[in-house]
Amino acid sequence: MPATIRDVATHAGVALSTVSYVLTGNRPVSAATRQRVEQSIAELKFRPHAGARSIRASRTGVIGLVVPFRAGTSSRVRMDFVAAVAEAANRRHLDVLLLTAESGHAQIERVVASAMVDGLIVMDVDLHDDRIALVAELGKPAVLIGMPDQSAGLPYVDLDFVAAGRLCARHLVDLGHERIGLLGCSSTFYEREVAFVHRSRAGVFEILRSYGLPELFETVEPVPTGADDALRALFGREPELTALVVHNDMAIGAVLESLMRSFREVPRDLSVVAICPEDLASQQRPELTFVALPAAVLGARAVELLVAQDGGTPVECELFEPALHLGASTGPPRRAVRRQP
Amino acid sequence: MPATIRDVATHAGVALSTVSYVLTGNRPVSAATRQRVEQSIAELKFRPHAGARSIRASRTGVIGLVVPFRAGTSSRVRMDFVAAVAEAANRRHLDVLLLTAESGHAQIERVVASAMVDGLIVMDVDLHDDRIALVAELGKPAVLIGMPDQSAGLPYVDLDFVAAGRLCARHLVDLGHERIGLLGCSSTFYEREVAFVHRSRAGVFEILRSYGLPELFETVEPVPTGADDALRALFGREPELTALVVHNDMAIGAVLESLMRSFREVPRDLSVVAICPEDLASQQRPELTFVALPAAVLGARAVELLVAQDGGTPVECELFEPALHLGASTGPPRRAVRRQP
DNA sequence: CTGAAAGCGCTTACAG
DNA sequence: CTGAAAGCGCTTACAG
Repeated sequence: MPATIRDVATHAGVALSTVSYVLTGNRPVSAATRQRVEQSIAELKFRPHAGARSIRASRTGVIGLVVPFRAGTSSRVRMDFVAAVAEAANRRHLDVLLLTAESGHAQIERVVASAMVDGLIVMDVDLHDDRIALVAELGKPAVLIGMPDQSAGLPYVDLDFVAAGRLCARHLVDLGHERIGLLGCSSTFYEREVAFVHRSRAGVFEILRSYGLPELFETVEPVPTGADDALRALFGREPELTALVVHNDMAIGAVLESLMRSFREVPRDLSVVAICPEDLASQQRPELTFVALPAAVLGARAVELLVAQDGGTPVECELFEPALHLGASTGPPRRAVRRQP
Repeated sequence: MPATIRDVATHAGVALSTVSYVLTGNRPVSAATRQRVEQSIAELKFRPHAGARSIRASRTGVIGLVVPFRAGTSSRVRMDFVAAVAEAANRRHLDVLLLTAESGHAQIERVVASAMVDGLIVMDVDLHDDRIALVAELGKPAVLIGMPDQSAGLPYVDLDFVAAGRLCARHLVDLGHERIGLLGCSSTFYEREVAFVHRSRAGVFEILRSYGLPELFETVEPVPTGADDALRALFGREPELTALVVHNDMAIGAVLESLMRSFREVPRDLSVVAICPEDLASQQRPELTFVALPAAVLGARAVELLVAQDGGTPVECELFEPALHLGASTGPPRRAVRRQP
């Protein structure tokens, strides 16, 4: 049987409440008493019972991380987010409860209603995400990772993916490209209207349209032939393709490999710019020109906003400005023609 | 304010204890009363307070998943394990608390001692893992994913990586290969003596030695040039290399790509067999001959063992027999010579 | 079959 | 500066 606060009180020869005040710091305790109590706590290896504590304190020190593990969705970026949230939470002395149920409504409701968490961080946000209304109704602090169309008053952190898409496309247009293709995530992402894939595509298309260029787009499915199929479809529609925007962290390697197999040299025959984490871009050959997806920063910010909210501070949404990093994968097309908008 | 059990009792016109018995099922309740109570629970949207419940029940319905997120360790396989554990836990109506602190002793101790979890699943087990003694001492049910040298009485589930290594090497020897290289994980894995990398290497070497073949081994570091460097080192030591065992799920793609860049055709110039998840093997070009790493099965089994242990059933360790799946990446060397052991 | 009461391990007014 | 007591939301003997 583990020691209780009563055992500590007896051992230290003080009242039970005094031990509690030493623990919580909610009342000044004389140095001498505090020392005796702390000594007893150490000797008895006492740890306050989290459940008992949570009844009175109405706090658990746990945050819920909602990240549905759908089949075929397990990406590097998602793992980076989870790691970033966990690390930031630990820094704040918070623990993380994983909510991975595929259709998570019941799990979210149960975990919040039974007071298992102090707040929620919701990943994988869709444009029209029905979890948002649910979470907003629960009345607990919550932060979205991903910008929905309607956030129902919940704060979100996200990269400005529309701006990211624009940056990629404009970079290629500025280099003189006139036939630019976009390789996105798998079709299920677009069907589910996952926020970030929609926004990056909107940004790319916006630039292409403004220059009167065709909107060439293909999804890359999570199958062995995904990259091959997507490239074949793209070149089928536009044999003169000279540049590619890739927004699919799981497929970048396969895309470059497929290009190599078809003897298209990057950037001589085809320029490639990606939206992906920095380390992924620098691991490719050639090193990619890319817009950084700062998962670690976003995840950590989400925790900060959640903590601030829990402390009663009103918080604002945060949309991070994307930045383009020049690598060795983009250059002018073979016959560069500078277009005017 | 959320409804409490007292509110439900009043609303249903029964004693507080009756509501509790309806909730727990620990005492028969007449159909009529049960129905009234359930009606009230639904109307008041009552959820039992997890903390309060955990005091008396000495159960939380939460399992701790110990998975340190060390920098540069975020692999596909690890994510598969986490997903498998989470899914199996949800099936059992358990929630998962993520313990990711890099040097996790304090976190593990705190979470168990404060009764936040009913048991632990420990991933990323090293041969000599000092977390094992700690966890064993805590006296809570626990299951290791990974076979240590000494498990201190804790049950583990794991693929038999020694046998996996043997299978890979023997397959290549049987095909007639005499110069077989092993590409492992990053050197930090071997320095930390992570169990699975050590065992697979031991299995490969065992076969090579028994045939009097040289033990050619290189780590693949998680840097852009990792695969190139490792292959260069391997061919530097043995220009006549005709086969490769790869045990590094993050580097497989890069290794194949590097071979392609150096105009070595698989399997004509070089046979490749991998230890990796099935879907990763089938995503490669050519589709790989591989020993399956069944992360989903192992993760789910770990949860089963934990639940059984919690129920008082004594549980055994489970070492899964590996199986070799033939793909298109292995074949005889150009000049096949069948060796006798 | 059900109720009234004790008690789990805490926190926090209420007293002194 | 510290103690004795009430009470948080539950579960489970103890009674009938």
